[in-house]
Amino acid sequence: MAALFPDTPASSSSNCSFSDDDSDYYSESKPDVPLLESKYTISPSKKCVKGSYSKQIVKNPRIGAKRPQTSVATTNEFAKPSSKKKRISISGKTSKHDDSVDPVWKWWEEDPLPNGVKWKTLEHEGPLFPPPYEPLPISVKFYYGGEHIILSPLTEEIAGFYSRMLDHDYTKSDIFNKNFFHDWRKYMTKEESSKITNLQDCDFSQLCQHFKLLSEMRKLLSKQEKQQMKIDNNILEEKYGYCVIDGHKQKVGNYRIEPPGLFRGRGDHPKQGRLKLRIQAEDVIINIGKNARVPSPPISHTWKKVQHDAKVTWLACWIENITGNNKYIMLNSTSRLKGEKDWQKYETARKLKKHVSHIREDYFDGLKSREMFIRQRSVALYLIDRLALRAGNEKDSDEEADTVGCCSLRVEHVKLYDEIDGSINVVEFDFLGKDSIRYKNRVPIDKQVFKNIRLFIKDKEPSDELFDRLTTSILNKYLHELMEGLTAKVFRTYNASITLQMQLNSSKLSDNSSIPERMLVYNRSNRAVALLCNHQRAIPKSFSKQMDNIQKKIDEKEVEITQLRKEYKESKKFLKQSEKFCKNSNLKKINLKIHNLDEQLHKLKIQATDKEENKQIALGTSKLNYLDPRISVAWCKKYSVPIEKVYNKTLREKFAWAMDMADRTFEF
DNA sequence: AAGTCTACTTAGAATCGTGAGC
DNA sequence: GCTCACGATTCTAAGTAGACTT
Repeated sequence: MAALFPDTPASSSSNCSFSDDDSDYYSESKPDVPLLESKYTISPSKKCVKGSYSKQIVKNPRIGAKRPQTSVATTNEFAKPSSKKKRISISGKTSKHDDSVDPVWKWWEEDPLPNGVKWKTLEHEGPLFPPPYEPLPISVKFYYGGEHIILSPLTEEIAGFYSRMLDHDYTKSDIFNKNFFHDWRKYMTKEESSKITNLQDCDFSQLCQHFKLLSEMRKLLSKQEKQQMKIDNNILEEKYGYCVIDGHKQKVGNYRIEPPGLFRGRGDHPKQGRLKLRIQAEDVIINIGKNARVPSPPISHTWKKVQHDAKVTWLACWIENITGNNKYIMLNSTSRLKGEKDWQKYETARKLKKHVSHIREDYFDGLKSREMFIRQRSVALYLIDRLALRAGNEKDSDEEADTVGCCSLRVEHVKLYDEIDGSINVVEFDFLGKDSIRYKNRVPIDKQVFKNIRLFIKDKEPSDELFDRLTTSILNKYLHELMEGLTAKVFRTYNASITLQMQLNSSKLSDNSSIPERMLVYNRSNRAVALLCNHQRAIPKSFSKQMDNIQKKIDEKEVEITQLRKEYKESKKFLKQSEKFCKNSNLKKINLKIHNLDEQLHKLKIQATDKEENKQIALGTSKLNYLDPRISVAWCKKYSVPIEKVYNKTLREKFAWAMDMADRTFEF
């Protein structure tokens, strides 16, 4: 794991849970409409209480960055409606194949949005609901204890969710199976539930086979049929995939309501396998402009509510029954609303660059404070700054997977070594972070930080909190005092971007270096950031097979080369005797062949190394969320690398603002 | 000050589409 | 033409952060 600078402290908050008893959701009435209707009740959740904190409120000198200080700005007028564009109605005009919606609108040249208000006018078509359940053909049979049972539509639908996952590791998990079976039984008819009492005795194999067949058949559709599907899909996208916001037609992100299914929590999630209910219009709140036409809900349904709140960016929202979280339909990242926020995020991170040295001084001072909570705050901030740890809000241990961030670290997650591997004051972290991704890192730290951690650990149980006086909220309040707009997560953005910038700056590229060589430099820099942020992925399923394939190719080439060398030697020997030293085209040919093969071999070896190094690292996340795109754009311009090499179409659209405004001299 | 709720960003996995290599 | 690996895209879970409520 990479490390940056030395220094930091923090802690947590969060929760929200659901009552277990949601058994009466489904109205038995309509067997032909097997919809899973959602209702929910929220039960009080448990939170732990942390140490208090003293000072409040922060005055901060504003640093005037160029434009995107929107959230802090207090004086902005509302953006003028773009004069260049006439208003577009949602129903039409820009064809979807247009590629770019509203292609000429450079929103970044307009005045920023005023504080708090997100739009003036908003028109949209609401969300797209998943299609209703289609019962299985009668030939597809479910067996219980060897006996064929005809399931009611709802029971069958839920059985289908499970059947589809039969090949997945989830169905090997006891918790998953227990949750699934419990929820499934709740929706069975009385008859069914009295019969089906044991998951082990259920035979879903025909259902599983059926779904596999369906997906095979989908692949085998004729070109024409596929074309037709595409057209149908485009029609839906044209209708639901766009909205008109302040007179500009913009893409909606996720315009589909999430279909029902089994909850796939990550890691050891206590709710994995539970049934995520079908969402109806009655569950959905529509947020839309006052004067806009309200989209009609599906026939014989009504919206839960229609509101006109211009202080939020979402178009529709509903509550998901498993976690109780709100789910939102929002704009695509190409939109002004998202883009401006993103730009602002990077500006805040750049501002931190200017403040970071005095912030570091401040928390270094705090390491020796007489107040324990200040020491904890300082150590936590040191870790956040140096190791790019996440803030670590509190979580509800009964309702969520047990993962931690900085402020929620427990004693059991750290190990101290006075000396190890030739380094002193080493701390070893081993914990599950966001998405239950393991963070394992052994790193030498500042002596005073080391001493403090030892102090925090003293007389505590492994399951006790390392920073018992600290929460993320306390930490962020402190950070606000140091710099306006500063929160714990800004450090991750800042450190990721500055790492990329420094890596790129320090890699010398000669004028005659090739594009692949330049890209290697870029990708390596990207990898350094991914490593810093611990962005991991599961090793691809066919990884070892693919590696074997490459190795096989390498072996083959090597054999071939050896043979050719031999051949060359022999030919040469022979020629020496017979024709003296005269040139021979055959020799030349062999030589050339060897040379080519050598090159191919070299390429293959690089490919193998690259693949190996990348097998567990996800590069995309940092590119998408942490690296100021202007760094990459400037680098591409400076080294004449086509931007397409660095950003795919989606990224180019998302970062249009950066591509437009950054020249080759841009520095983060 | 704790607890709750809301809104939004960040994240890896799953799925889709395509083009290189046979 | 066919396969399969890979990148792109979609999906939705899991974070952060701050406002609101008690």
